[in-house]
Amino acid sequence: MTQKAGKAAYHHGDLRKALLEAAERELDEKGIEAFSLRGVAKRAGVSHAAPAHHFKDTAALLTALAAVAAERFYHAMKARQAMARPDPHAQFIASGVGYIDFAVQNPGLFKLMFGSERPKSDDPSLVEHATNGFMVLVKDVADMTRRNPMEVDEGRLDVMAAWGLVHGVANLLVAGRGFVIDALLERDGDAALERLIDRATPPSFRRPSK
Amino acid sequence: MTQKAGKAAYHHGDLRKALLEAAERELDEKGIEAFSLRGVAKRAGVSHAAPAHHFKDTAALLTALAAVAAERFYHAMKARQAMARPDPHAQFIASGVGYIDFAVQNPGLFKLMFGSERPKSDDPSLVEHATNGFMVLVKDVADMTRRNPMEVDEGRLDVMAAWGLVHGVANLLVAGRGFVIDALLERDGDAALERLIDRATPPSFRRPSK
DNA sequence: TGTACATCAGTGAACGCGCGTTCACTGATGTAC
DNA sequence: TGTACATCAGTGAACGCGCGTTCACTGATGTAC
Repeated sequence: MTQKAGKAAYHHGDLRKALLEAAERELDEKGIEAFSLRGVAKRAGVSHAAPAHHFKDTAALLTALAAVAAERFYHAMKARQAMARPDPHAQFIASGVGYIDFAVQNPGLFKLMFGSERPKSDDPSLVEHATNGFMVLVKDVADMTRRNPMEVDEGRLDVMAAWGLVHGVANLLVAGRGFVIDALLERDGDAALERLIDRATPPSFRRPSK
Repeated sequence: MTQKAGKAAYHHGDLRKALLEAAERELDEKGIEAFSLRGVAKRAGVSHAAPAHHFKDTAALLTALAAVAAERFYHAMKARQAMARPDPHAQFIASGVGYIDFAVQNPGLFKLMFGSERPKSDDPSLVEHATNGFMVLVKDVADMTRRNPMEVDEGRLDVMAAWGLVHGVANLLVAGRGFVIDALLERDGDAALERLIDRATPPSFRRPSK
C-alpha cells in the first residue's frame, strides 16, 4: 500500500482505481464501440494482463465504471440543487441542468450508462445509484405537482416528460446534434440551459393539482 | 436482373437491397457494438466477401443504411401528420408520436442515426433526409409560435425543447428505460404518447407571441 | 436463332490484426516468530 | 531487528477467435454479329 514516491514501483498502489480512470478516458476518446480492455491497460501503464487481478472480465470493469458514473451523476444533480433556490421549480431546473451538464462533461460515462448494454444492468451498486438519480427527478415532479406522481397516470406522464426533456437535450448535445443551441451555450453557459428548461416547463408543473 | 423463382440463383438479383435489410436485422438483434459485416453477409445468405461488390467497406454500408433510415424516419413523421388534424399543435403531437414510434419500431436504425459515429455524417443523401426530418420539427414550432424560431434565441430554445422532449422519450424507450410509462403504452398505445406530448407542451407553444 | 466473348456478381481461401483471456513466472509486500 | 515464508500483484508469452479486406477464380448474364 505504501508506494515509494518518484520510483517506478512494481506494484502499482491502487491499480483498480487507475484502471477505472483509464477506462473513462478510453470511453471518452474511442467511444463504446471501439473500447478495449487492452487499450485501458495501456493507458494505465500496465501490461494487458494486469486488469484480470482486479476485474473478472471486461464486463465487470464496465459495470463497476457505470456504477461509479451513476453515483457521480446523482451527486452532480444534488450539488446543483444545493446551490439553487429551494422552491420546487428552481430545484427542478437545477437538477435538470446538472443532468445535462454531467452528460456534456462526461460523454463517455453518459453513453455507458444509457447507451450501452455491456454493463450488467442488475449490478446492485449500479441499480442503487441509478435509482437515486431517478428519484431526484421524481421528487422534483412530486414537489411541483404536490402529489406522488408515480401513483397516477398523469403523474407518470409528468415524470416521463421531465425525464425525457433533460435526457433528450443531453443526448442531442452528446451526439453532436446541439447545433440549434450551441451558440447560446457558448455565450451564456449553464444559464442557457436554465432558460431552456424554464421555457420548456409544462403548465402541469406550475399549477399543481389540489 | 431476371431471377428464376424457386431456384437458387448464382446471382442474387438485388443483393444490395438484401444486404441493407440484413444489416437492419443485424443492428436490431446484435446492436451497433457487435455489428459485423460478416454477420450481415451470413444473414443475407451470401459469402462474406460478396458485400464488397456493393459497398466499398463497412462504413459505406452503414452510411447507406443510415440514409435509408433517415428517409423512412422523415416519412413516418409526415404520414402521422397527414392523418392528424391540421392545427399546429395537433401537427406537433403527430410528428412527435411519429418520432417516438419510429424509434420503438426500429431501434437498430434509430441508434444508428443518433448513437453511432460509424456512418459518415457528411454523406449527401444522409444529410438531405436528416435535414428534412429536422425541418418537420422546426415547422411545427414555427406554426405554433407564428414566427421563424431559428431567428431568435427564444425560438431556438423552443426548437431544442421540442426536439429534446421527443428525442429523450424515444431514447429512454429504446434503451429499456421506459418503465415509467410502459404500462400506459401497453394499455393505450400511441394515445399514451399523444397525451404525454400534449401534457408536456410548454406555454410558449400555445400562446404564440404576436 | 446461334455463337463468341466481355462483363458482372458471386465463391472460398488467405492475409494480417487486435481482441479477451489464460498461464507459468517473478518481484514486492506483509507477517509470524 | 532479522529471517523465513506466504501471499499479493505484477509481467510477457501464448492461445484461439472473429474481424475486415484482398485475391484469383468461376459461373451467370448480357450483347454483338
